[in-house]
Amino acid sequence: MPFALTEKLFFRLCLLSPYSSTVPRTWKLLFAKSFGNLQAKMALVRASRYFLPTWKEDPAEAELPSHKLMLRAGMIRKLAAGIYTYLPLARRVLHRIEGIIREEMDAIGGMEITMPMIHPAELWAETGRLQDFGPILGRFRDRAGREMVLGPTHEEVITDIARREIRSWRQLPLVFYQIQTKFRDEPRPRGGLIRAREFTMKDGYSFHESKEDLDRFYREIYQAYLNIFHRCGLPVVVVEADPGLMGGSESHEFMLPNPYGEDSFIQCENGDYAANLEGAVSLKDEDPPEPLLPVEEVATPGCYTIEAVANFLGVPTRKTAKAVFYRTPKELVFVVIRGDLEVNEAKLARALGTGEIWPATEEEIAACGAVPGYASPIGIRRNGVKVVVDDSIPKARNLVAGANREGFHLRNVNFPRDFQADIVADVAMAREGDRCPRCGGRLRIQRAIELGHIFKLGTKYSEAMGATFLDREGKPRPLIMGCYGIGVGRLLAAVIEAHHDEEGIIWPAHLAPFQVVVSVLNPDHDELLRLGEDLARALDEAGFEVLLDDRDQSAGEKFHDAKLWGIPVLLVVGPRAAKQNQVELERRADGAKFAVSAEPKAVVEKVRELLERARA
RNA sequence: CGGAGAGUAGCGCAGCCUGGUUAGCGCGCAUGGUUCGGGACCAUGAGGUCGGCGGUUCGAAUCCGCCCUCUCCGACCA
Repeated sequence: MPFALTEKLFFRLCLLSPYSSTVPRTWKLLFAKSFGNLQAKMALVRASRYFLPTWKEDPAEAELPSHKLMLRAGMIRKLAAGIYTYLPLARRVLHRIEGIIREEMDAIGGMEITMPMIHPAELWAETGRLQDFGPILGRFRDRAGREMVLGPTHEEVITDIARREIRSWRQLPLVFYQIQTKFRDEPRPRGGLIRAREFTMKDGYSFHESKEDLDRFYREIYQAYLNIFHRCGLPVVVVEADPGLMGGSESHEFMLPNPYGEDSFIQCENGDYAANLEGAVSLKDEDPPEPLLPVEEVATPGCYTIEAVANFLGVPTRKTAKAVFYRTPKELVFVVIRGDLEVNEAKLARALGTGEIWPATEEEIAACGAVPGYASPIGIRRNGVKVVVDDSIPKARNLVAGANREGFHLRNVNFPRDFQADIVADVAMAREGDRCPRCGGRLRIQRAIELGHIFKLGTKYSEAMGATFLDREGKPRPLIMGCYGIGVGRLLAAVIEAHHDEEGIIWPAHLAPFQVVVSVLNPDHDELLRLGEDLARALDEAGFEVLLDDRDQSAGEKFHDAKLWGIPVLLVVGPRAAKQNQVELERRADGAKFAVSAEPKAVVEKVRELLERARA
């Protein structure tokens, strides 16, 4: 579409986003000329003078296709684990991706800003996240000894701006975003740009006077995110997510299904439910009715696991009740769950209303009077121990549970006849093959790359940091916030994951670092080189970004590099076709070849046609 | 943090088990020449603290110990 814009529209586009990389350069020049300022030179990009360090072989350190290809194509280089340099080819694509993000963010009223990368630690202490983030936070002291952190995200910083500057409901809503480098000292970086420690992120923050206005904007940004990923050629799945450390109520993740993904989500075969595994819900069957039998103690020597007990007594694991102990900052938690299910710690933490939980130690378990391996919900000493019963338990009958005595279990335990709970909640991990809570369809677990995440934060940060405004009644109220992230480097890698073959990358035309590579097979033949330069210049003037491959290398190497780089159209200027006053065009996506007259007009025409079809 | 694997020239690897001249191979790189349409060929050449430190030994890339780094699986992950 940019190639078909009218000039008037273009000027508006330029004013809106002067750095947009999707605007053809010729029009930028026109724009510049009409204001009588800079005369940008249109120097051809010559491969012989450009930095394109390609590798013939797969690097040993990479596993994922995108990681291998980015290293081989000379896009990135590693400095340390999870820390990369973006070389020119990668930078060019990033400009385009960032351009798309800026257009979509600007279109919903976003204002681009840049916040500091270095934050005083005390700012993070205000919200408690200095603690919560723990070792993931990069920290150092400045020369005065003040504790500083490397920003892993920017809720605190933007909320600090908000509390200083936002006074009245009349100023709202406000939407800010930035595209910036973040640092998170992840315990395990992996997959190149898929999970890096230093990475580029688009993070956005919105401020609202009401929950309703946040809801309204949330729908807008949700759509903007879909636009961004669709324009990048990525079929994302939107997934209900757990807000986790960020806090807040509603949250969605934008996932690209991929076998190498760093994340997983669960999806109904009928497409009406998709959720991150952390928060996924599935149906739990009710046991067929059977009379409740009296509790009876049975000897189960050496049966410390559910499997052992079930085997020993000859019952299925789903006829047992499993005891699992956790510790929170406040208390010990005793979870009772059906024996065939696992506890989902994220769901448990939410049910408890606490940020952090971790498995209890044997000592802690023993301290409350429970016998590890034989712990029982019956007769557990209740002081200081919170009993959480998974909602699978009330639906089950006559379960086998621990007897709280070494070597013994109880048969026919029933809730609530035999024991009570402080909380009954769904704290079970959803499993592959479980049934969908919406339609009863089968659930499948899929690996995926998390590309974006949006949150309704509510007032978590504004309350903690005292960011208030005066509402329509003149009363001070905490700002209602949302935050919205996209992993830009990860997005770049994801595009390659979704668009490549054995020979290299296959960029969607509007993301490609160059749309055309003009390969002069014998650059030392003056005539051929001149023809290549003329055609490259003509393409450049027509608004395409052109790489002139004038390197003195064998034709085979140049063809292979062109495929590796994934440039959508290859224009071959060689002696064979030149004899008939022709050149050859080859489309990267399917290898289709076309002979064209070596006239600039004809070449530009054909290239334009090929690119139109190559759009994602 | 738990488990597994790896570190030898820019890249990919052999050598190590069974210690012994000057540490190899392929690719790449430099120079000269021949080539020139799907990763050419010939000749010459540069390039190595064998991850680091310590130990054993007459002698260590090779055996032992400690440490560092990287990769994969898991835990973790706005």
